[in-house]
Parts: sequence; C-alpha cells; structure tokens
Amino acid sequence: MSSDPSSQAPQISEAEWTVMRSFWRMGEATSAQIISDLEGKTDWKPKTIQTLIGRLVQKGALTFEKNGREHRYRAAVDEKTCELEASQSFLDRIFDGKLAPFLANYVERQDCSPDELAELKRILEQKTDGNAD
Amino acid sequence: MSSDPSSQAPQISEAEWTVMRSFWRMGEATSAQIISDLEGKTDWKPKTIQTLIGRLVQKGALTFEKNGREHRYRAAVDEKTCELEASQSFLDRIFDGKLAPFLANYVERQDCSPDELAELKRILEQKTDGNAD
DNA sequence: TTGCATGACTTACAGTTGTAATCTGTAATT
DNA sequence: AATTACAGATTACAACTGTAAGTCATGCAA
Repeated sequence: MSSDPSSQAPQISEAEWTVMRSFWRMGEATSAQIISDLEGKTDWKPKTIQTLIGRLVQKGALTFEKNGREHRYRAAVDEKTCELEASQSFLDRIFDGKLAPFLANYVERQDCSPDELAELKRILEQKTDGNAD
Repeated sequence: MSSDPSSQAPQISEAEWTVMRSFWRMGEATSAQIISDLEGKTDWKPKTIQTLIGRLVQKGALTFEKNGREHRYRAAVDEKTCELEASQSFLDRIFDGKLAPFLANYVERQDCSPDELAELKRILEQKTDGNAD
C-alpha cells in the first residue's frame, strides 16, 4: 500500500525468501546449484525455482553474469538489511511500527522458556552496554 | 505456503487489518460507522471499505446480524490472537520462527533509544518475575 | 404509494504470488 | 554435422489483494 522511500530492498515474497536464503548461504551460484540446494527443503519443481530466480532478478534482488549457457547469480541485496526491512514493515502493519507492543504481546501469550527470556534479556543488555549515553 | 493447523484466525491482508482495527476499537458497528471512522485515516472510497468488510465476513473474521436494511457487524476473532498469529507467521517466514534473532537484528541495526531499550527490558523482567520456576 | 437513496451483493480489473509447462537457443555429445 | 539435453525466457493460470463501479432491493421521505 504505502511505498516506503527509505526502502532499498525490493519486496520479496515468501517463496522468494526461501530462494534468497539459499543464495545468501551459497554466495554465488547457478540455478542448478540452487535447485539442488533446495531439494529436500522444498518440493518445488526445478521450473518453479527458475521462475522464482527470474522474478528475483527482475526485482533487483539478484544479479547475474552470463557464463556460456548458464548464468552465475548472486544476491544483490544484503540479508540483514532485508530482514530489518521486513521486520519494520511487519511492525508497521501490525503494531503501529513499535517494537514494545509486539514484544509484550509475544512474551505474554507465546509462553517463552526461561532460557529464551534470558537470551532476549542478554541481547538487550548487550546493546545497552555499548550505549553509554 | 504452509497451512498452520493451530491457526484459528483467518489470513487478514494489510487493507483488511485497517478495517479490523476499526471494528476492534468500535466493538459493533454498521458499515457506515466504519466508513466514517476510516475517513481521514485512509482515502478509500466507501465502496472499497464495503468490499473489504464483505471479504472479512467471507473469511470469518467478522460476523453480522441483519437489522433492517443495514447489518450490524462485529469482529469474530480476537485482536491479540490475530496479532500473535501474525507475529508468529512473520517470525516463521523470516527468522526460522525464533524471536531472538529478530530482536538481535532489530536492536543492532534499528538504533533504539535508551528509553525504548529500557521499556523492552521491563517487559521481559515482568514476564520473568511471574515465571519463578 | 411511489420514488429515492443507501446498504449489500455482484462484477471488474490489474498486479502479485504460487506453481509450473512450453518454447527457444545453444552447449555438449555422437 | 546432426541431435540431444538443458538453461533461460515466455506463457499459463488460479487465488489473493487493492481498489472500486454497477446492480438490486428495500426502508424512508414526500
């Protein structure tokens, strides 16, 4: 609906995320390599994966260089950045852009383990430490 | 992609969320009331809002009772529950279902204010307190 | 009572997404 | 050189979504 001007990363759909994760792990790859990487993780036909790769190229999330009959593709967008944009977009849609209500609702209702809660706290502590303001 | 069997709430699209939030705030309402509630918040034509209401009824997110020529609609699904399901679905898609990597990436790169970090910690503390096991 | 306005239902239409098959060109094989 | 097999490009098609206009029915106003 709203086009965010601060957005560098393109809109990546759910199936496309799966493909991008392969590329982020593999670095640079042919479609055949991605297809075998996704074998077992999904039940997609090779043609489906090629379609997704094609769409990701169109969207600018992948680039490639021709190499004979094959292309060598690689991610053109940064994984962490895409994750962050997806996160902010999610928070915008559901929690008015704010992290706290999301976290409150989640820990309230999703019943995290003490270990997980501890880990979350550690993440926040660590950030606060570097933040001596 | 995957149909979650534990999901009670229907899939609600972005535009539909806006309408649902109106209903959750207003409790029970006619379409005319929702239309005027959304006036100013969106630039949707009344017909658009009626379409969205119709789709939400089809999806089971709203119910209504006939009342003369008008219907009185109300939410058939719980707001917090929908938020939680959207949250879990987001985490599944992007962070392998895990909250910690999401939080780590977010606070690492989104540069939260000390106040916000404090609030987040408070949320976790509070949960830990009630969790003395 | 008759028409009108308005709410609800039906239809529309383009873009995205999931999921693929077909077509085309060329590299590799015989 | 002819053929095959595969990579990539094009086409397909239904469901969902954003965005709405048209139609139908009926309660209210005149």
